[in-house]
Amino acid sequence: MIPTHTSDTARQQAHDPMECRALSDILVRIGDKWTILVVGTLGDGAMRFNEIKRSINGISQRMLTLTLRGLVRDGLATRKQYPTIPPKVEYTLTARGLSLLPPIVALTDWARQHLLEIKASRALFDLEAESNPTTEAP
Amino acid sequence: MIPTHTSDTARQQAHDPMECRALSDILVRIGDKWTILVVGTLGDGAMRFNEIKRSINGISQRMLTLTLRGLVRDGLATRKQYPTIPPKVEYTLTARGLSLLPPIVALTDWARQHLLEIKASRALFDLEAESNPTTEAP
DNA sequence: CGGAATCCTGCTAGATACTG
DNA sequence: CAGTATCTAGCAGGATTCCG
Repeated sequence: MIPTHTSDTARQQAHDPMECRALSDILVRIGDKWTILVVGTLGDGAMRFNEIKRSINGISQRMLTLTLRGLVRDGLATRKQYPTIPPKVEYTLTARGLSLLPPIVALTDWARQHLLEIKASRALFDLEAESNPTTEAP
Repeated sequence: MIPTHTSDTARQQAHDPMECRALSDILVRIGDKWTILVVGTLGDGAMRFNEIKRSINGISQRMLTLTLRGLVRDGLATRKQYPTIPPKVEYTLTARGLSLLPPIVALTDWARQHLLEIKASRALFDLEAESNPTTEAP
């Protein structure tokens, strides 16, 4: 419906209100704090629950459970359960999950490259804001 | 410190605990629901506050204010205020902000390409989960 | 017009404890 | 080991109001 501009250059493509909804829905999940780290970790190959947990450092077991379930739900990872004692569960990225790695790497590379600049900008901004609390000082 | 592995392939690069902190700090901001949309919108050129607000549809004035301030703070956008009546404020992406567009486009392209598959996966997952509420039904 | 300030809410995510 | 369940604090974010 309303096929105004279907695809122009990179600049014009992400503005259709309906599509934006769905897209940001996905992007929110991906951009979430833990998802990126988990996907990056699973990029190394199949891993067990506590293995992932240990290598991420700071993630709670709850958040890891939810993050992994989200990945499985989106078809980005698979969960393989071995009915042994003690139980053993392995998570692996699917092909779709693997296809997500390059964009993620591009983004993290960008972040890495601009890390220092951004830190500096923030420090400067905060400094200036401190001197100007709406033009006044008690 | 601890320069264990500085950079190997794409697979091995995002795991240093210290760096991860800083990186995910940035990624969280970028991955935030509105930031991507605002950056994408500003990619078209300088825009006024309400202009952005109107073109994003669903964003509250508060969230737009905060998002824009975040972008300015990170040096990704500039705020230019014209002391006219009524006031006029224009936001523009900086060079650094522009450099963020390609990775973002890569990610949104990925999201767009896998939108339907993911929706299907979710539907299937939710359906199966509904039939198995911890192996029981009243 | 472009915000800032205030209030109020609901989800998020951490900590803890229990199960198969 | 790999979860689930429960409780709770905190803050994200919407609605509203006022100011320059």
